[in-house]
Formats: sequence, structure tokens, C-alpha cells
Amino acid sequence: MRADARRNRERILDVARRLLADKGADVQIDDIARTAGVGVGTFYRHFPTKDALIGELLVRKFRDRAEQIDRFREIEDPWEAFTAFVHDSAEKMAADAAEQNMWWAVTPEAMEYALGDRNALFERVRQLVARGHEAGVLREDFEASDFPTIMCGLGANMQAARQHAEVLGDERHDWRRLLEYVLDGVRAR
Amino acid sequence: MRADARRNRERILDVARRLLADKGADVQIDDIARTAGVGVGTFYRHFPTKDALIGELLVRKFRDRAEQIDRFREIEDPWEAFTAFVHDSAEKMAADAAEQNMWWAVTPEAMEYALGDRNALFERVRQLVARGHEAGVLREDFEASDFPTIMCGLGANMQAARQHAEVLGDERHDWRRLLEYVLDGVRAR
DNA sequence: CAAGATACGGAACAGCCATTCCGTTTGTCA
DNA sequence: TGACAAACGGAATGGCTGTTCCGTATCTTG
Repeated sequence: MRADARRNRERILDVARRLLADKGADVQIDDIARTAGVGVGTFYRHFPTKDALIGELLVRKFRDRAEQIDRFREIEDPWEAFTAFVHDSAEKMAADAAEQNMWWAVTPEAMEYALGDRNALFERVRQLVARGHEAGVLREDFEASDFPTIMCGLGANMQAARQHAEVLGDERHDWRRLLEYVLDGVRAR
Repeated sequence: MRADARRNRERILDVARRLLADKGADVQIDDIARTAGVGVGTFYRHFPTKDALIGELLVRKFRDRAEQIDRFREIEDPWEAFTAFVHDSAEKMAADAAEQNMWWAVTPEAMEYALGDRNALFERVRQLVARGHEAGVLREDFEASDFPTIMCGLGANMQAARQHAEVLGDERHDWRRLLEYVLDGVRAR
């Protein structure tokens, strides 16, 4: 791959994240290309469709989480390890408007593109959950597949809080409260 | 209001719900009008913008919930009354693809349109929550504003389950499990 | 039953957007 | 350094979609 091509590809990805954060899930390709300082043609040489771009962003998100999870494995207390990972994932998402908007832009095609990395992450979550089960700190009926369910619920609330902040005022969708309840409900007793 | 106008208005609303369920949040006005057997002009005489249509659907949803909540007040056990209402709201949403998709189509303008009815419902939820607090069955820090937060989290998962069912397969976003955890975490101990 | 107020229909408009195409430029390597 | 494969730019395409406009039809009331 030629050096300029590699550079452009990275630049497109960076800009896409930035514009996703600024303009929401319906960013336009033209906009991304222009801001990245390339023509649309160049965009399409790197990503066959918009879905592929979103898919690639998804891949990177899954990889990031999969890498980060190792840090939490090292925590000795299994409950602490599990909750710290969930908290960290949620706080990262809350701090990252691009990620929040990205989820609104994920089509089945984009998800399929990232499926491999999704499953890899999933496997690692499963291990964290298994540790929680073995230590008897997690409800027995809790499954690794509940992790994306929780994240999805939190993400939707972050989005709702943003979108309706002005009209709903203070009583914003407070995802932190929801997370507290869920984690409380998920702990073995 | 002329009889045919009233009839058309209802028909448009009905069709909008049906198409929202079938075709998702991005139904087209032309489609709604054609299916309702009216011209687009007629649509726009009844609803100045698409947001107004969504707003009206929101209003009806809020009113429906506000009416239903009375049934749950009559339940003697305060915990049962609260959880039964939440369960009922969730099951209704799960059974109603139009409602799920509607939430994706709600803009701030649409929300503002329905704000009065939203607040009216909110007030009633507050009473149910107050009863739970007085009886000591609800966590003290639980607030009425957590109700929309919970519903939002559940709705997002229903949506995700639909959208990604084919690529994600069995491990679907299971909102019922999430709800179980949340309610468990929300109960006073 | 007639007159006019009310409502209707749908072609046309305007703007948006993903994607394609091809002539031009640039990086690389012998 | 020169030749050519690899990349680039961006105008153009095609399709979609909310909204407007105005000539026509329908309901209602006296």
C-alpha cells in the first residue's frame, strides 16, 4: 500500500470519528472527505460503502475494549474486576460522542463486518463473567450476553439525554443511575 | 371540523402507526398519505410537519399510559403495583413495533409537542413511586425520572434485537433479563 | 337545493446524499 | 530519473423525500 494511501485512510477514519461526534449519525460522505482533505473518490477507494466505514469504526471499538479488558482481569476481587470493566466501558462511551452516534449508524451490514472482533471481545467478557460466577459474586443466571444488553441500554440513555436535553431540562436520562441499579441487581446475594 | 376531515385525520394516524411498524422510523409522508387514501396535501393540512405527526403519536402514547396507570394503582401491594406497571409498559412496547420505531423518530420538536402529556404521565408515575417509598419497598434514591430511563434502556434493546437479529443470532439483546436486573436493583432491602 | 366555506389531490419543487466514473496526479522502484 | 502502477479529485448521476401550491371537489348550512 502506498504511503499516501495509508495516510489518507487513517485521516478519513479520524475525521469520520470527529464529524460523527459533531454532526451525529447522519454525517455525509462528502463532508468527511472534504474535511479529511481528500476527494469522495478517494473515500470510496478505501471504503466500498458507508457501512464499511462504520463497520471499521466498530471493529476498532471492539478491539479497544478487548485490549482494555486485560487491565481489569488483573484486579483481584472478581466483583470489582467485573464492575470496574462495565463502569469503564460506560464512562468511555459517555465521554465519546462519536461512539454514541456510531451505534445509531450501525446497520446489519456494518455489524457483520465487525462480527469477528465482536465475538473475540465477547469471549473475553465471558471469561470475566465466568470468574464472577466461580467466585459466587455474580447472579447465577447472569450471562455474558447481558453485557451488550446493558451497554445498549446505557448508550440509548446517553443519546436521549443529549437529544432531548433542552426540552426535557434537568430530569435527564441519567444512565449512571440505571447502571447502579443494574449492577446492584446483578450481584449475587 | 368537517366529517371527512375528521375521518381522514384518524385514518392518517392509524396508517402512520401501521407503516411505522412495517417500514421503520423513516416512513415517508407520501407513503403514509397514499396508504391512507389521501393526497399529501391533505396530510399537510392535518399535520404541519412530520414532527407534528410523530408528536401526536407520542401524545397518544403518553395518554394511553396515563390512563392505564390507574389500573395499577388499585393493586394493594405497592411493590407489585409499581413493578406490574413497569412490566405492562414494557410488554406493550415489545408488542408494538410502531412504538419502538416511533421513539427513533422523535425529534426535540416532536417531544416538545407532547410535553404537556408527558408531564401529566410523569406526575402519575411520581405518585406510584411515592407510594413505594412510603411503604419502604423502593430504594430511597429511586426517582420517578428513572422510569423513562428504564423504558429507554429497554426500548433500545428491543430495537437492537430486531435490527441485528440475523447477524447476531440467538444471543439477542434480551430486554426481559435487563428489566429483571433493574427491578431487582431497585427494590429496597 | 344552491352557494360558499372547507377540504382535497397530486404534480412540482428543492435540497440532500450515496455512489460512480474517468481524466489527472503522485509515489515507487528499477 | 523515467515509466507505470497506484491513487487521487471532484463533477455528475440517480434516487429519494419533506413541503408547497393551486385548481378542483365535497360537505354543510340556510
